[in-house]
Amino acid sequence: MLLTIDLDSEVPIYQQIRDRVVEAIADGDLAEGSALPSTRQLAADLAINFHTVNKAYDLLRREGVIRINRKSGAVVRRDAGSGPAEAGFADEWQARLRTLLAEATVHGLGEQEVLRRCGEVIDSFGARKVRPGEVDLLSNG
Amino acid sequence: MLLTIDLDSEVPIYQQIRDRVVEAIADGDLAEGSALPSTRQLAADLAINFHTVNKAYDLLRREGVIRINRKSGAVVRRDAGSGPAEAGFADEWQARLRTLLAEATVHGLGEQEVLRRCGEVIDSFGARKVRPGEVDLLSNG
DNA sequence: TTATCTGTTATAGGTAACCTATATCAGATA
DNA sequence: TATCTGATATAGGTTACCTATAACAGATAA
Repeated sequence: MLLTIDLDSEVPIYQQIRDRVVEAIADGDLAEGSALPSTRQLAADLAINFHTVNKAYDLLRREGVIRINRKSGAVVRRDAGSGPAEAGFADEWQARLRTLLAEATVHGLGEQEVLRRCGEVIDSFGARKVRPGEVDLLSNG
Repeated sequence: MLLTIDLDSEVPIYQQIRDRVVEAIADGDLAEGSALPSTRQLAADLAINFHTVNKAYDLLRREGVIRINRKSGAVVRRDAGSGPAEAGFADEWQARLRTLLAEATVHGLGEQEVLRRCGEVIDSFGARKVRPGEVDLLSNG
């Protein structure tokens, strides 16, 4: 399963779903234009209420990551990052980055080590990693 | 004032205090061994309840960032990053980094741009930036 | 000693977040 | 027709978050 959640996590379920979808897009596992499962279907697979999935999808829509139509359902936007609220995104994002990197520094990770891990994560993006025969919950079909 | 919070933010107040303290340590504005304001004092300065500050300090203590004694109050640990829960810190931290960097990628920031901002943030750490005469809420005194 | 500040703990209450449970409606589809 | 879908409404329960008040004990200064 390409999308897993942790019911015991302190992170809200809808936030976990949102994070996994964003990561899947960055990884290339979710191509632009591809459809996400229906809210009821994904809720059934995750054994949660469909309103929780609906909240996650609505968050992704408000962030400009996906489009939601009654016909085609939830679809990854082809021009994600071009929404109206994207103007000041970089600044707000870098503020959160600053907090996260500060945390690593305080916990003893050297600046070089931190930068190395940043590069490692970035390099991991863009490559499709679904093995042949693996069930892909997030793809069409 | 070196520590400001936004009461209208969706980020909990205690989380904002925690974030600002961590950033101040990374910036070098809060040296190891220096004391934080008392919970009641900081609460009064921020015009919030002292229990909220107490929650922020307790979070920093559980994260191994500060020590709290009845005598010296809250003090920045000299060996922050050496706590018992620091073993698996790097992995958990990188997972959060992955989510954050994926978000930037999805919103159109190129991989080079993302890496450049990571370096920019890291380079900003370590330099003391308190101007002469500036009131420093987080220092001794 | 007295007064004050500190950290610590306890209790209580209000608002909001989060998740679930049902139900209904209408458009699309097999 | 039957089914799936997105969208919306209501309701209830649990927990997070913040505030308010009180009390206790250790440390410190007048």
